[in-house]
Order: sequence, then structure tokens, then C-alpha cells
Amino acid sequence: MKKPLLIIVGPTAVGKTDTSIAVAKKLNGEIISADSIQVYKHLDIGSAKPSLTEQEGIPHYLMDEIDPRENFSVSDFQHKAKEYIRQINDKHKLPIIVGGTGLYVNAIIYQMDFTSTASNWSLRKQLEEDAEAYGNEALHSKLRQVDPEAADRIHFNNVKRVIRALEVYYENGNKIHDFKNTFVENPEYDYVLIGLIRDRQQLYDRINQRVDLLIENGLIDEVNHLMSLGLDEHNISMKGLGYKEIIGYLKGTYTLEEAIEILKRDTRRYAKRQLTWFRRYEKIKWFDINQYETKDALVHNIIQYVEGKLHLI
RNA sequence: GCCCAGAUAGCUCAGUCGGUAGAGCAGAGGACUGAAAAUCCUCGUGUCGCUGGUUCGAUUCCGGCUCUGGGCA
Repeated sequence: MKKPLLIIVGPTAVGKTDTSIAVAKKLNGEIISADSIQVYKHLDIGSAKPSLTEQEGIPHYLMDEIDPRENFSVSDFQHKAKEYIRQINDKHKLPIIVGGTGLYVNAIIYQMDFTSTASNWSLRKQLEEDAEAYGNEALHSKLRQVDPEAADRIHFNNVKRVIRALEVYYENGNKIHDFKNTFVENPEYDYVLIGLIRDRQQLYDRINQRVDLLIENGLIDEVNHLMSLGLDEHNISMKGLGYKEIIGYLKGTYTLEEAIEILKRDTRRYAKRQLTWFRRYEKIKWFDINQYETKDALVHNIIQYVEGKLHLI
């Protein structure tokens, strides 16, 4: 029997946190965060993680759980999130996945197999050096020799993907092509997928304001502190928006003003990419926040929609 | 008031030895299977400030006007 599952996605700064907590309260739910940065401990301000008070007593999983020195990946997410879903179901509560990391959402709603080839960081480093020494196209033609289908769909400048495809081959002779079952739905869940959206210009204004707020709230101190723990731009957790830019400022790559402008711009671009990703979901039901007078009205409509779709206990 | 330099894409500017124009940034669209807040691809028509003149033809040359810098008083 399929387990009920609610998923709420949306671009950064659209208002997911607020909305999802209100929805969770009404539906007797618990939240699993699908956010590749909020998972990490100590990355609080930059990731706009809700405080315990702001969580209003709703349990949040996969938030503030991982040491920022570790390299968390979609595979870890899939494994842990599925376990949390099971636990929440066992308590007869509704699991609600909330987040902006599209790949993580895919790992839940589609059958994605991550059992084959784990990441091999030293191999990646070596291939990166090859790309720098001999050029992106040289590395890409290596891929063409071992996995032509992958070479066809990965652009030669997308070095990261070329490397991953080569890694899969070098590690155990597989072709990355072998795993193409992306859009086969996972039969475990009876899921409802909701997307939150609002006027583009308004979203961008909110992003700009939020960046200013993060700085006011002490983002620079937070990054300083993380650096004193030995973290720097090489850590995966530090690749997040707000961290890499402030590290650049602290290391003198650019002024604070420049860092803030770049952070705003890149956050806007990120929001746009998220929207591109979410538009592909056929089952997504969009709720345009601008069409509701109040947050209560929005939440009420979401609840109605969800109750009509899911057979809740 | 006088002199000089500007006025071209949302912004900063380039350019046309006279044949209606192009970069960067901003912005838009797309891709996505172990770094995904990452990574990558594609996309540039705008009364060339206004108004007269010269010319087959002016955004380009000439005059006037307006505005913006800077300088001199």
C-alpha cells in the first residue's frame, strides 16, 4: 500500500518555510528538508535556516544534521529521507518534504538508483587537472571513447558532468547511460506535489532584501567562525550561496560591496534555475502567493487541495 | 555667462572614413542521476537627445536647441 507524502517546492525566498510550517500544523505533519545547504550544522544565517522558535514545534529532519566537513550528497539524502518518511508514517503522521533542491526531490519521487558508483574525490581531482592541462574537449573525447551516448548529451564544457561520467566508467566499467530511469515514478508513495510561486520582480526584491538582512544578522561572523574551524571554499558545504562570496571577501578577492552584489545576482539566478527545474514536474500544482490576500487564505487553499488528493489517516 | 567633453539596448560604453549598429553587465529561456545553493548551453532593434541643413541617403558631417559632467569666471 502506497504511503501518503506531501512535497512542497519553490524558489529560494518565496516563503516555503512559513507556509510549510503552517501546513504541517494543520495536517499533523512533520517536515523533511530537501535543501542541500540547510542540512549542514553551523550554516545557519547564510542558509536562512529557521530557528527552533520559528519551527513552532514542528519536527524538522535533515536540517542541521550533518557536519559541514562532510560531503553530503543526493545519495545520502535519498537514503536518509526515505528512512525518515518511514518513521513518520509509522507514527501516523504526514511526512512533508520541503525544499528547493530539485535533484533531492527527484531522488524521492522517481526511482533513482545510486547504488552503483560512489564519488571518488581523488579521481575527480586528477581528471580536473587533466581538463586544465589538455582542455575540456580532450577530456570529453575520452568520454566519447568509453560512453558515446553520455558524450552526446553532456556538453564538453560541463566538465563536472564529464568527470562524473568518466568516474562511473573508470570505477566499474559502467556507462552512466545505464541508469536512465529518471522518470519512472517511485511506487512507494502516494505523493502530492505543490509549488509555491510569486511575481518574479517581487521575488527578486525579496532576495535582495534577504541578502541585506543576512549581512545585518552576522553572516560575515558566521563565515569567519566556519573558517576558524578549518573550513574553506574547497568544502562542499561552503559552495553554497552566501558562503563562497563572503569567503571571497574575507580573502580579499573582492570588496564587501562587490561580494554583496554578486551574492544577490547569483541568488536571483539560482531562483530562476529552480523555477526551470520545477516546471518540468507534470504533477505539480502551483499556488501563486500573489493571488491570496493572506497567508491563512493560502494555507487554507493548500490544505483543501491536499485533503482532496491524499487519503489521510 | 564663456570654453571643453558627452548624450547610442534597463546600466556602462564601443562603433559607423555617410548605406539605420555591437560588447560587457543586468535580464530571459533551457539542460540536469552521487558537488545540485553545484555545473553547463542558448538568446542583443534600440524614435543612435531634439530640431533644421547638406546629401540619392544622416545615428554618423554642419548649424541651432535641450540636458549632463568638467573647467574658467
